[in-house]
Amino acid sequence: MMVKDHSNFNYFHFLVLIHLLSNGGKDIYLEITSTQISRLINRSQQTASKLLIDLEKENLIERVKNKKKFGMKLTGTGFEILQNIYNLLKTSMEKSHTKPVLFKGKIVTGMGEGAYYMSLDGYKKQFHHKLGYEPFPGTLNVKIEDKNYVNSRKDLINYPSIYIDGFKNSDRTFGWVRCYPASIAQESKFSSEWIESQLPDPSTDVHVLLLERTHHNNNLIEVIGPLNIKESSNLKNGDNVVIKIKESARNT
Amino acid sequence: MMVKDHSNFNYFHFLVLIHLLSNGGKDIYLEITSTQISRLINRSQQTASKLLIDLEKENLIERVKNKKKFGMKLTGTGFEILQNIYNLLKTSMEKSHTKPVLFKGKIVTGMGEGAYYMSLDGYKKQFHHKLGYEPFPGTLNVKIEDKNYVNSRKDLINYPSIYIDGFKNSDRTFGWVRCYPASIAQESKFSSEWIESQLPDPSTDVHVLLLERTHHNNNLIEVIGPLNIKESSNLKNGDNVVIKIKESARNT
DNA sequence: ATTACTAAACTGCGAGTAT
DNA sequence: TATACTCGCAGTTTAGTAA
Repeated sequence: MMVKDHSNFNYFHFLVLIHLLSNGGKDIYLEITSTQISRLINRSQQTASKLLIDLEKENLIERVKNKKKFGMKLTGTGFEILQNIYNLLKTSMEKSHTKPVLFKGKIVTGMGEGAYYMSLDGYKKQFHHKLGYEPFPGTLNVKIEDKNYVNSRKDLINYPSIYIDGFKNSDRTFGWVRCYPASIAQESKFSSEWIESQLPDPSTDVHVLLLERTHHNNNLIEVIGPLNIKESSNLKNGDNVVIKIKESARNT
Repeated sequence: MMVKDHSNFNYFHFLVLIHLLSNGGKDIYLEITSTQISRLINRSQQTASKLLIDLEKENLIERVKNKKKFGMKLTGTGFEILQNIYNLLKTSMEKSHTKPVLFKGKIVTGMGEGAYYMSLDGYKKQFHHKLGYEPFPGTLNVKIEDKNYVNSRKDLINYPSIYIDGFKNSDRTFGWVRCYPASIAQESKFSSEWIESQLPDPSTDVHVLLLERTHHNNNLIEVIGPLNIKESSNLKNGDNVVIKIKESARNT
């Protein structure tokens, strides 16, 4: 974490330093009263005064008494602290965009229902057009046990997806389907740390589906691909697999 | 300031959110224990636990109990808070590079000494070469009263400058001179707010000098230019002027 | 192992006030 | 006007402990 263990550095100190920085206090002495600071941090003048004394003692700001007022600016170390926090946030923000969403689960039987839906023209045409392939008729079902994954699964709806419109035929309506580009591989193929962002070598490109009206709970993930995934990836029922959602879809 | 007045949001909350973000907790549920958090913030497990409860109540993180452990991730608003702080820091950092250093002072007499130094070959050649002009023989002296400016003046040494080497002749040595590109104008020409970063129309490009061995205190600024500044800028003794240091020199 | 309650110890905020 | 001290109280932190 290494932001500095000035262990008495708190949020107010931070706000004051930012305030100085954003008003040019890196280079020039700003005339700021403790009352102004108190309004900034929503505390009393006394507290603000103490804050400034602290910051001065810690050598984060430099103050010069002029008449009764103080002129103040950031010191080098004061600026460095802000820079450290900034860099930390920056890299965290950047990392946060590249971290993949993962699921670990077990392959279970259940091709019946999925195969039926895949075969419907209303879906088949859209899959072909929007995914670039016609899915093998039948979904691979992966059961997830870990509550964290079950929850992540619910959050999928917030991520970019390829949107397949619903439709109706003579006697019923069919809901929309959201497709998430993903890759699937046997769990052992991944290194122990699931934070790992490298793709394991023998992984297969597939799509994870989210259906408007799901019949099962959030503990089941349905996966489609151009081929019979079990065959092409050499997987069988009961195998533990890892599914990694790709950060790439650019629809809805 | 507008970072959010969740008035109970403190530095620890902030650190926890950053920790989550930098470990991918924007998208995935991380298994983090209160003990881990406690080490991160250097407080007890109990405090960390309360912190997490707070964050959950404020809807900044989302937690799912798995067995005894919690999986947790940032909520949308939790992420937004970090983004706001990040943006604030970002713009502050950017602004801090463009805010000019300013001095306000009064023109005083005193061309004698300056004129002598300017006329020395050891300096004259370097000025010509490094500044691109041969200074008018005589410095313009500006007296600064405000302690904040006097202090800023001392800090000039930390800023990039054009460095003029010292030298010695038969009977004495002459110290180095640092030159800071600047512009000077009559004070009234500036708008009342000296934070203003726009150049006033009728300003003159000059250099502010910092001498290794100064005879006067920090309350006097010596200015040189290619022409007689008083004449070319229509200034006279006693006039109040503003000097703005340019962020551009790229020597020492 | 965990999380988190309660109660006691501690820290920090702000009213009053001096300068 | 300023800044900043003291001191009482409220809010935090933590030890002990339960679940």
